[in-house]
Amino acid sequence: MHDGQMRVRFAPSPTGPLHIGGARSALFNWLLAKASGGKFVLRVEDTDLERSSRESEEDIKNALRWLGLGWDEGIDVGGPHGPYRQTERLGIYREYTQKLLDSGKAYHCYCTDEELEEERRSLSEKHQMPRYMGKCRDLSEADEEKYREQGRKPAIRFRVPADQEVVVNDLVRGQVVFDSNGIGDFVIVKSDGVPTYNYAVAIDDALMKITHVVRGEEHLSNTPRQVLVYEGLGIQPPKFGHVSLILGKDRSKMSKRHGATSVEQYKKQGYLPSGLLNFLALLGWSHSGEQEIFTLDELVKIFSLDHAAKNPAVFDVDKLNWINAQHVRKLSDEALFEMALPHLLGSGLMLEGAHERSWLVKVVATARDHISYGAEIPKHVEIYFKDEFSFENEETEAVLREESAAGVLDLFEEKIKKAGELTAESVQALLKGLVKESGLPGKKVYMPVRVALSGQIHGPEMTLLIPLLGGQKILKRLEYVRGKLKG
RNA sequence: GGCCCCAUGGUCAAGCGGCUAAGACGUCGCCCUCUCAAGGCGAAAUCAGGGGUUCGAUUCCCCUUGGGGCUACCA
Repeated sequence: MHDGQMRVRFAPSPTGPLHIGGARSALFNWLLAKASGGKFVLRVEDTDLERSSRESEEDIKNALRWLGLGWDEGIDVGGPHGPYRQTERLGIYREYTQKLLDSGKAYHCYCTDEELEEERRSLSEKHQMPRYMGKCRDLSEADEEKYREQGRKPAIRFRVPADQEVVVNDLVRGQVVFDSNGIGDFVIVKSDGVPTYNYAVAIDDALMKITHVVRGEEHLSNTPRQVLVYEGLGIQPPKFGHVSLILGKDRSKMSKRHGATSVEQYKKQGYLPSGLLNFLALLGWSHSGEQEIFTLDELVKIFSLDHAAKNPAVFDVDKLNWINAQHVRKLSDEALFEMALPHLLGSGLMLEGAHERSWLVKVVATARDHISYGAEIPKHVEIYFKDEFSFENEETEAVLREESAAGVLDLFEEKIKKAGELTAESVQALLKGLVKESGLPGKKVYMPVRVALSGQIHGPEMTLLIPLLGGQKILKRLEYVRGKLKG
């Protein structure tokens, strides 16, 4: 694995947003490139004309950029082996297809969907593997002419040699052997002239001088087809490494019903790129030390395919939350604020420009150690914004109905009025004095004040809450709550 | 159905013939504490089953079971 500069690639199909599994593949490749001083190439595999879209391509690129996984070569940035969009490389594939056709390693197939469907059905009835049996393998020129006259548009199939072992030396799985007899002649160019995945991917990886193909395990079974194409073309294949799949809680492949599956959704929920990446890195890869929290730079230093796991990994949101929380804690006040702002605005807690920025920064900072991701911020700081509130429940209200409560509040108000600047220290002193003068247990003092100020029985420390609220708001809230108790 | 991959606590996982089988998340308990968290300390919890190989298997081989992937003119 430590063999000099690597040229790796991420080659998504633009058929939807960037999936969490794709993001992990991109990360692994990116890390490999950075660690070896090599190149990370971004290629777009848009040969599925029906499902591909430019919107999805943009979404994927944006997600990659947001994650900080920039590419050295590829779409948008260019490079010596472009173009990097497969539909723009049709002429290139045609050249190789002609070679294959001329040497008899590929042939035209005029079968219709119905015919193929029928073949599959009868094979599976006989409990045989449904695969193309080679009906058009040896068509004469006259046969082909006849079909063409009928207006049939041929696909091009690769002639898979019989009785051959196709060996894949996988970087994570070791040697995997396939029997060529189990692989039917597969289509390399569809009847509309567009190559299929297994064909285009092989040619592109070779032409783009990719040294290592690291991708999800779902591609392992396709690899022998690609190896066959390389053999047919007389090209040396790249090295392959198939990383285990990411599974949902029920151990099936991650899909919508498992919750958020796209990077975009995690971004929206306010996860940090560094947190998401850290979590993804630990799915299907590990290192022998005990460290769990890594920055991207640290990962570059220690990542290697040697420690890639073979067994599939279940996506555990709890762990993601914990890891992301660790990254949140390392944020500066300013960075945390930037992250919080859209969630604050979106929650309807505040309007743009309604509060002083410096105050907001401080308020948001109080949530830092208590949240896992951005969307959790509003409910943690809500208390600073709502001067009018209802009691959380009866138990909460009961705190203020207690005999000693009214006196505590009066005394508290008096002290607030007399107090100078409210800081953590001065508030601490103020409350201590309050406890002393009232002669009550601490709890009988703190709780009424807390509830009077927020309507809740729990929340941030009073030494945090009171200075941030400030004298004016406090008096306002006291008045409000007294009115509430009477009414 | 065929082919391929995989198998250590609930989850991520270390382990690479001999260990009291790491660590983390989560769970539970205790401490801290005005509350909720956070934090600190501690606990419970794993080698799928069966055969081999070996002085000795979590580790190597085979079978079974279980999970997953592929089997498209999708990627």
